Amino acid sequence: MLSKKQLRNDIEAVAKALKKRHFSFDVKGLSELENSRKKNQVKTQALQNLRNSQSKSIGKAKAAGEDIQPLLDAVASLGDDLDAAKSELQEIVAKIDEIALSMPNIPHESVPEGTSEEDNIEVSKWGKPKQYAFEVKDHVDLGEKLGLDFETAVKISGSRFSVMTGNIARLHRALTQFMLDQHSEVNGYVEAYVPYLVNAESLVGTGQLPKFEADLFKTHLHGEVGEAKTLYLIPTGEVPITNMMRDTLVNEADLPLKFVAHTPSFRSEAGAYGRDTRGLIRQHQFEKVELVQVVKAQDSYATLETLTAHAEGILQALELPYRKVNLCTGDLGFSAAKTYDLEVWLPGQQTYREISSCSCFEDFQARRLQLRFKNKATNKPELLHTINGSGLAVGRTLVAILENHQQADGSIMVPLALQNYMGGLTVIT
RNA sequence: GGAGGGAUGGCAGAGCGGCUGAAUGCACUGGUCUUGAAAACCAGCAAGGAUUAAUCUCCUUCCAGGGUUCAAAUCCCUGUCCCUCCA
Repeated sequence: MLSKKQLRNDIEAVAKALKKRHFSFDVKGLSELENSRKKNQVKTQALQNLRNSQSKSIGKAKAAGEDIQPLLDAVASLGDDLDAAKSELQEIVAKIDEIALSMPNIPHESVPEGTSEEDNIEVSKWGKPKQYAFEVKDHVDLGEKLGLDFETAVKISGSRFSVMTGNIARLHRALTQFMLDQHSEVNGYVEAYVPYLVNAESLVGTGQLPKFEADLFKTHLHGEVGEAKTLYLIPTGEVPITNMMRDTLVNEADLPLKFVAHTPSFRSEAGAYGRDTRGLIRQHQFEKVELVQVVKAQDSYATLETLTAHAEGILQALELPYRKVNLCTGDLGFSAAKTYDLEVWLPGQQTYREISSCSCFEDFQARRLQLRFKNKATNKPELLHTINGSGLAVGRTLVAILENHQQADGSIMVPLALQNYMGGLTVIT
């Protein structure tokens, strides 16, 4: 959420900045709402002030043993006026909140303008796609003989699910373990285990709600429908990890906070009909190792670079060619101010595909989360900045391993970094 | 399954209709003392919002949502979460 102050004082600038990401809103309507909010708030507060002072004098008169009946008569109608003013104000504020909550973050100045992923800018490239002396297969064909099974998953659940058995399942687990170890032991993140079902407040905190409910799987307990009982499957580990810190005043000495967790992610993929229907690329359920950092405002963009580098480190260790792109304004996620996507080379598709998304949210999430620290210099609480990224999406990493490290006979070379996690196995057949 | 107790500032913990935005302790900040530090002592210290050039002032907030009252941290109802005891 953008700051209300900014919306009040600088609405034209906000409109202009959001136009870059092709988001427009009713500037005039919001200004008018804001004006009536101001008017009503002043009026309501004046009435409250009157009530408070009247009540106090009644208290005093009573204590002094005077007759309070005339005073009571004087305030008789005050209650109704106050209630009316209050409810009118509430209505206006609710409207403003609704608009504010549905406004995306303002893109950072270093974000290129554009309309689609076509306009993303390649920042760097690592590794060279291998030349193969044989016809390469994609991961679905390769996986078929190795234990990657989509048909059984359809029987159990439906499309966009997968079953893995044997060494593929083990490879999948090995990847997760390797990533967790790397980030916790080498990169200094604190490992966390978190819930996979979360309440609506948490999703509002990170920005998935109220706008993107259609992308989520929603559950309710014991057939009871109601706000309190509704839980959502997490669409990314970012949600529970970041919300660990919701409503807290972090000790300045504890900053930066760095967490890594392995979680599944559940996405409805509403609106993705027909896209990536083949294979593991787009699933309703997939595993991810997620990195989250909470830092002071002045550190956030440097942190975005290092966090992205941590994700890149995994790709490099796994010997997977990739490129890093700076997402353009049209491709930027709702809450993000700036995002680097890491795209891994997939020989089966002869293209780079997203495998990690690393974003700086500035104070956009922190404001919704009330995530702050007390600045010793000013002795005032200040919003923190959040940065997160996948390090990496495990299913897609598995795809990349299969396709990049395939051999003529359909077997898969196990990268050195993973061999210990595979019980010394060097080739998967 | 039954019976109770609780949720208050960064933390711990009083308060149980009006003078309480809230005692006290810890933490934190500044100062005195000291070569320096510690200790001791003194002072300051909740958040959000409206208004203002700023100060002042005002409003809201004691788990959440309703209610009673001129007035609610305090009384009543509902919900959530925690704890203790009994089965």
